[in-house]
Amino acid sequence: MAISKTYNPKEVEEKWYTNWQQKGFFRSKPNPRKDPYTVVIPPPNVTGVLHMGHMLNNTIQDILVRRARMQGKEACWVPGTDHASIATEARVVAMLKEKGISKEDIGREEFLKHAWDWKEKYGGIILEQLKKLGASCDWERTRFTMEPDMSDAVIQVFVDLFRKGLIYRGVRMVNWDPQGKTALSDEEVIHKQVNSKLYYINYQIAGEADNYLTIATTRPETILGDTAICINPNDTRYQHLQGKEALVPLINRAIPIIFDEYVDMEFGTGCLKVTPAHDLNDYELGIKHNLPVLDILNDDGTLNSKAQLYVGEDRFVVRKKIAKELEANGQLAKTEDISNNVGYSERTDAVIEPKLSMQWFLRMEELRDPALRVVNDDTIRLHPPKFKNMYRSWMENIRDWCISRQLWWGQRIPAYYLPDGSYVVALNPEDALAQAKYKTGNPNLTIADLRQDEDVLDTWFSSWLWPISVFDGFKDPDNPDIQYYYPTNDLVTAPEILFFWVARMIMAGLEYRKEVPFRNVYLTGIVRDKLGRKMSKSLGNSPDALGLIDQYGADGVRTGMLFSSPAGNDLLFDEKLCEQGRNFSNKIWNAYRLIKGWQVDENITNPNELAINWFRAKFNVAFEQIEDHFTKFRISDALMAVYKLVWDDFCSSYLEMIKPAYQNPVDAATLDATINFLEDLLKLMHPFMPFITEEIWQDIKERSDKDYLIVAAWPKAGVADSILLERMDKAQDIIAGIRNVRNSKNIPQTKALNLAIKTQEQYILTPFEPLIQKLANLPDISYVNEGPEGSLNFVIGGNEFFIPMEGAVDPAVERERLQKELEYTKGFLAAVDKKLSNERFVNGAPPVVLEKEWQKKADAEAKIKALEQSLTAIS
RNA sequence: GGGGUGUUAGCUCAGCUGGUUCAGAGCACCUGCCUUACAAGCAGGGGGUCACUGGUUCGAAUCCAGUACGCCCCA
Repeated sequence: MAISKTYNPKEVEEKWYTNWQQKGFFRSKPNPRKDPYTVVIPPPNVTGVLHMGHMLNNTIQDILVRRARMQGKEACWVPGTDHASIATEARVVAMLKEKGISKEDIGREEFLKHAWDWKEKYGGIILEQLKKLGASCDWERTRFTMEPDMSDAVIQVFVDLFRKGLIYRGVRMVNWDPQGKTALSDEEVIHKQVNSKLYYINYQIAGEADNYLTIATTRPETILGDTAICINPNDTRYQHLQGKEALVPLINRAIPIIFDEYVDMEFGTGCLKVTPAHDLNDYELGIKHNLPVLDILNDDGTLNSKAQLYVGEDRFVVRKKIAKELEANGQLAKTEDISNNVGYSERTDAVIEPKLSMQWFLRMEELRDPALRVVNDDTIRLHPPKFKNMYRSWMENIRDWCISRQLWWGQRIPAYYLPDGSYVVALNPEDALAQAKYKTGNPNLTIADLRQDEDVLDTWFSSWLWPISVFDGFKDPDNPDIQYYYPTNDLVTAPEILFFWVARMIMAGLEYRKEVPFRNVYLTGIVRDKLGRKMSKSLGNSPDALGLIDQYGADGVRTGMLFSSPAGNDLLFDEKLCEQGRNFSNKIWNAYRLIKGWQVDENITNPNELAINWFRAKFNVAFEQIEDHFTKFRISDALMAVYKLVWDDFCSSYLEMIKPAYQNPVDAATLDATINFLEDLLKLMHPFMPFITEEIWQDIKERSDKDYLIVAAWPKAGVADSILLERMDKAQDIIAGIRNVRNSKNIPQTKALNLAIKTQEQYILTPFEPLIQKLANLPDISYVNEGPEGSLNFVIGGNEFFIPMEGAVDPAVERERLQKELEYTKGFLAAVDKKLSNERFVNGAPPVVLEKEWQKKADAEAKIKALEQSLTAIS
């Protein structure tokens, strides 16, 4: 039967994925006879489409889950998405805008209907894409952070934390996104270094027409909100301004000149304009000096009436206009180009406006302490461990979490305002009413008298509950699922969200389950292009994920992503890596074709015992390494070990050793052993390359209904015959030596050669003769005491190898080569001798090291002797 | 500015508690091969003062200090 010469992923991927699903292999139920192995997916945005980061992240999760499943654990990978309040809302607003509808026109209820429609239509795309990658999630457990049960959990937690006194409402400086018209958490602000202008502006001193001071600012439009000028009291230049006032240019409003050491004398002119409403530091300074707060901006970034000028115009338009007007007035001293840090909204890319507003906050200190402890004491391990420091420093400097967002898409804050302006916090309007009646003593209040807070909660306020809420641990804290699956085992995510997701999950887990949510956190790197640039839509340097799968096969892409992906290091992605992955698939496929094509002859006795024993030993050694890599979360190294075992040891060495001559049959024992090896290799490869391995597994022999590779038992460790491994290394060196001679003299492999060996260890080499003869094409091997005349030779260890070759040897060249090698070896020996004659070394070094040095010496001496004899023979 | 972290072959990276797994892997490169599993392949090969400077030690890529450069986080 003919099998295609190249592996064709398209034909098999869909088939096996459907098959696995139908057989229920991805499903998980609590099973007391098995250990659970649980992973919760970092829920991708409901607005997202599969990108390289997802592919890397989910491939790693799938590898861990598939391996655990094969190890006989009850593997459960819970998928889902989060509602991404700001991103989704922006998406829906834009969609409505195209239809000429504004969100304010249709109101909250109607808007949310549109949002849900949008979610139903597009929200599942990314999960479908994960299936193409081979992700073995338990899809029946798919959750969404805004589905009713998950939302109930969020509200329940909010109310609980409020009652514990950890949630409060207050006016604070927040990061305001004037485009999304919402507050953002610090983590949602991206700071970029940009080129700006520093404007030097003159403020007249009140009552002194000829005197003025000069301030420097990057934001001239905010001068309209100034409420003071501040100077360092140590600044000798400005002592004469004590107790005076300055006039804000253009509007001539008088503001005090104050003194505070906060001001950096070196920056600008040493005079700082203070605008408490529009700068965090100024705000704090304002509190200290009791300054009024003058907020001159509307929520959309335009100026309001308090600014007096340019009312209704955008802040950036005003910046240009005011600079011009100041210049015309002679109050713009100069401008300078500078580079400074500006915050941008992660979602809308609008420049963030520090803005004072009434928000809800979660107090962090009490929650922080235990969450810091469990990472410090390694109850939770971060991989790689370098992130422990980062985690610690962030946690130690944590600030209260602004959890309210001025949006509609999300869980609405369960605070209800009473007619008198006070509020109650409750699970539902009925509870709120009861509380309100009690609080006011007014039994006539109705629900209509209560007004629920307009804002929703930060999306992370849902996601931090994820490992608990996906198992309904809030709704039903003792249910069998949460009891069995929680704490989960491993979490795979990006370092970027170590703080605002991972850390908070730890806090929530400890607060609500009294147990950590996971044991290991594996932090992947960022996928960059091969120039090291972060992949982004605007750069257009992100390859189409599904296109890659289409081109190289899911297995090829999975391995491609991992080939160069050490834990926690960024991955410089190059499509060539996927090509390498595809080539590997093809290599496996062809090894299978070879084996599949063999006919068995029951009458032949097994000539390959040595090769079979050798590969078994090789497999056992590699298996141990691979397991070690896995326990250290070195997934990329584990893959590389599998790759080399399959390609180098199995294909290039073992199969070549046992391969019968063309169209000759193979003996039953060899075939049997080889198929067993192949099956074990398929098992090791399966987590990385699920599709091709299942295809071969199913094709290689008849399988029963339940006999799938995806649930086959993971190999077990076995002992490795180290003596055999060592001797085979020697044999392989000899083969390589002969091939090297062939290459350098241009002798094709098809031309048979003879080999004469001068050795003290014939007994070791004899068993390997058939292998060496086969692989190096040597009809005859003989043992000699003297090298034959006119032969090419090489030395391995203390053994000399001669290939008789009339006329092929140029004695002069040969002599030079031998002489060179002799000199090198003598130098080497000298170094060893020097070490051994050093008394302090002999006394100080451990016996094992000494032993090795003596061995080195012996080997070198033997080699020198052999080389010298060869030289004499030549001349 | 504060903290973290790194610098090993052309590229991406291993290299644990100092000592033949100490200078390695994969890719790339060079040479020769369409040898009946695979040219998406086979065989062979050449590449590195382990950033720099000192120190500790019998012995340093490995430990310590400083310098240079890079990245990350925070301000």
